Amino acid sequence: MASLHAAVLDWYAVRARRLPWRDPSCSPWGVLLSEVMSQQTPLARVEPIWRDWMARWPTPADLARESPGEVVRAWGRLGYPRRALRLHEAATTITERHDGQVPRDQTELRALPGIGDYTAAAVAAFAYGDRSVVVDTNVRRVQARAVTGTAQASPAMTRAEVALAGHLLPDDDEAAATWNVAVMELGALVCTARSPRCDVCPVSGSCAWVLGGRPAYDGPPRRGQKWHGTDRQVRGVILQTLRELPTAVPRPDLAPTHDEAQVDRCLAGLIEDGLVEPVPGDRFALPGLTEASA
DNA sequence: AATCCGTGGAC
DNA sequence: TGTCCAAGGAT
Repeated sequence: MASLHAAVLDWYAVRARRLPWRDPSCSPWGVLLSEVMSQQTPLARVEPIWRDWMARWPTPADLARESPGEVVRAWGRLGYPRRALRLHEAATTITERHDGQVPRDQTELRALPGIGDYTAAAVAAFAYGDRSVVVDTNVRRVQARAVTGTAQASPAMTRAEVALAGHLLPDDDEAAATWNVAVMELGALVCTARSPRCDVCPVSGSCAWVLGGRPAYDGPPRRGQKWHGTDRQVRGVILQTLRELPTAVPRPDLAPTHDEAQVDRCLAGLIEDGLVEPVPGDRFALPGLTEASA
């Protein structure tokens, strides 16, 4: 096992991407932002938005002072815009209940909106250098191949995967934090889902999946996500319209090419979520933008 | 436990 | 061209 760790850590020392939130001078707030933005989102798309946000709202208190509508607008097309709302709520909680400091304790992090097991562990590790069990899709895939010998991880995360990650984690705090990010990076750059680059993989010599002849995945299939014609698509269209226009928008202009009943349903959902606000005159706007309601 | 929630690049 | 899937979370 020692050779596995050395191989991954040596590879990471040479091949790690330079990402702004990996800079030692990056604040815990910057790390938290990067982790939430990165949920289900490729890092290449996150980086420019992250830079915008850090320049505009360098502390939780700065974001907490902003209107939710401006935050949703600044989220742009990162996807899953409820994350922007939750980040705004989290910033408020941090400002009011944590003296403006991002919590270090994983239980306290986990209590913040939009922060689950993964993100709490990641912030503890990457912002504070603590030993925490970080299990994301990359870690799950690398473990499935290198240790378990299967082509993919199962659709849902299992206790066994978390236990294995905990077993592989170095005892030392700093070594554990580096190990976590190194395995994630290996999964992102080499041990990829589609076309793993085993020819350049530092672990291929001891990889259970490679040694087993790279057998095909035979577990339960993942549920394919529909897109065309779904509420998710229409919600996206409505929100894109509201992001682009400076003033409140009449209902018929929100998503003109889509079914009215579906638009109404999606609009109700967006209002329920707090992503859209009705304003007088049967118009709609991003929330809290008083100039848009005038 | 299963489903919902955006977006866009790679193949 | 359509399918896959990316540093997940909430219900």
